[in-house]
Amino acid sequence: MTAKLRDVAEHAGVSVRTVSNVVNGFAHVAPATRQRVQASIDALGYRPNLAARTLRRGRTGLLALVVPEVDSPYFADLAARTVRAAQARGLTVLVEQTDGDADREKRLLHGDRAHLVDGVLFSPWATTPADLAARTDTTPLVLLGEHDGTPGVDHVAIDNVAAAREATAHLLAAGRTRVAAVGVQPHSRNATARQRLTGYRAALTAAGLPTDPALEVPVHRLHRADGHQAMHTLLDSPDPPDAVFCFTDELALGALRAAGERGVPVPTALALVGFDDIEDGRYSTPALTTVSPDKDRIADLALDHLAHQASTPGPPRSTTAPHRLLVRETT
Amino acid sequence: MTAKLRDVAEHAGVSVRTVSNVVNGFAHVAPATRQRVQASIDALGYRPNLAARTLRRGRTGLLALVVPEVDSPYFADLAARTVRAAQARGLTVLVEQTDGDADREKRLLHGDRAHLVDGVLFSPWATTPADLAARTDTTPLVLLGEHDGTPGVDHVAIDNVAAAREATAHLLAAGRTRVAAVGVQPHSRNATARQRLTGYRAALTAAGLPTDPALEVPVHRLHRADGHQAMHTLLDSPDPPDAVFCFTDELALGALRAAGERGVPVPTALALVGFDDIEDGRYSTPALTTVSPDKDRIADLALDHLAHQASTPGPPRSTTAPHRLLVRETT
DNA sequence: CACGTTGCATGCCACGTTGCAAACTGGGGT
DNA sequence: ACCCCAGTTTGCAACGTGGCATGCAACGTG
Repeated sequence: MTAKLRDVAEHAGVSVRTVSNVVNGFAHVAPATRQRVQASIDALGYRPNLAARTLRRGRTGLLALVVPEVDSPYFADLAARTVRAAQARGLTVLVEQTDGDADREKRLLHGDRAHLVDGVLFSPWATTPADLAARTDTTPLVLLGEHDGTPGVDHVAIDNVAAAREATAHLLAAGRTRVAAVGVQPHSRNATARQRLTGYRAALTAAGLPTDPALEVPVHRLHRADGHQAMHTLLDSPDPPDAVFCFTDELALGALRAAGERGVPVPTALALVGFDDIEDGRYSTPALTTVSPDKDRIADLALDHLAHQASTPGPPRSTTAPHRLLVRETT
Repeated sequence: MTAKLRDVAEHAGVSVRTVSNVVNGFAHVAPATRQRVQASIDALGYRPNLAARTLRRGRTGLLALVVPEVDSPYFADLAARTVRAAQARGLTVLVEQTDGDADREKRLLHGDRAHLVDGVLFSPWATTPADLAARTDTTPLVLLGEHDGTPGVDHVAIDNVAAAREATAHLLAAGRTRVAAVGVQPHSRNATARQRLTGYRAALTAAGLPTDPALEVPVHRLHRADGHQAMHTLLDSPDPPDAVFCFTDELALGALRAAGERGVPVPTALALVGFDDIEDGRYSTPALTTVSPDKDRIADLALDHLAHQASTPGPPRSTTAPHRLLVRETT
């Protein structure tokens, strides 16, 4: 058993309470006492028992960040930034991975980690507005990423519709006429994909072009392999596109690889835009044009929301983080 | 305040202890009682207070995974696999990020999270054997990745020297004669880089080739930007290499991009081998030849070690996970 | 019918910490 | 000599849970 407050108190010849005061840096402790207690702490290698402290204080200093997958570059990046932002506020982040599993999401949403974390940053994949409405757990919650019809839940996201519209418009402005969209998720509740599709269509419509179902390619997940396969499918079609808007950079990188395999030169014969601004896209050949969400801002805003919920009860708030189009070599 | 055991007990008209028995699935509870209590639990939305439970039980079910950076693809991948492996064992992983900061590593090593986690999986960057020797915290610890001179600490890694030798030998076997190594870390304590350098040199020596300091390129970190810059430096040199062994895939992808910028065809004029087998390398053009460590095995072995430490006291153990060379298009 | 057994339910306590309020100390003013 | 006050230190209680030991009732057995 490791040393506890009482052991330190006995060793230093003071009360338990005084040791606690020293540990917590309270003001009114005589310098001599403080020094003596500190010496005992060091001698015994005392470490506060965080479980006991939490039980007493009612707060843990822990946040959960719930994402579909930690190894997807976008979420890895977001996680890293969130961890850093939280560190700056003296908080620790518990990264939780759902693998897009609806049950696991539901369990986490409904308080599987209740009392273990002070707040939850939730990046939903399969969660529906109904799931959210049915939530009874009182742990502060902030939704990351788009989710339509959010009922009474705090929420931070970029404007996906606008971003997708800009990306598509960028392709159209370069004179492309057959612009495909890769990343449609027909059987998924995922709202992000739906919103990006909306923006894509809006851009086409604004340019006076028809939407063509053959150019809206569904995928299972949003990974490189899916983009790779989707691009091969598109290139196999009788009337292949001259530009592709991919809903994630990973899809785009898979598509880029597929174009290379088929000898289709990018960006001349085929222009490509991704979404997320992951680092791989900066070093691919050619480098990927992409929509860059301000991830630092997203992380920071999300933490703001949590802090605000903890201190000030009030109606749920929604915040939009900025994004911008980074034009690189694929367009 | 959310419901606690006592509230449920009053609601169901039973004792606190009986509710606890129901919550924990104890055997001797009458079906009728169990049902009634369960109904009260649902009605009140009771969630066990994990802090109190931890305090009482002495275990948290949490593990810490300490890595330099979550957003580096290798560590993101490892983290994802570790989280899944832990989930399968009913454990939760707390991902901790040090940014390679020696102080933060030291603090975590010395029990900053004591009592909050049952064990620590530690992937050191700046930690020295002396730091490890000075450790007083008693939380079970497993070192991930190579670390030389580990004194009395459990340890899981691949054979970096052998892997680096194989990678280099592969380049030499293809007839390359000027093989550079990118990823040397002269001012760092990092043991992994050192071991890969050792393997690289061993392969050269075994092939009867001299080691050339001009071909051993130091880098600051192991990212794409570093590999990119290192490759440009190499190509600027009077006698550029015809092959490069990069100590990580990220370095290799940066180098690949640089080669492309300079119009150096890969693999004809320049062969390239990376290390880590991250997903980007499978979809780059050309696809990256790399050393693939068995990350699932690493995660699993590490958890085995922790479980073993918790149950059976004994001398520290070292385990080596397998790796293999994946030959793709850059060689 | 008494007794042991089994199945079920309960009370008490401690896990290690901190909030609260009270208690002590010594120095300076009256 | 007394009191007061600011500066220190302390004891007590409680946070919510689970281990332990035991109470209690009903049942089956000799």
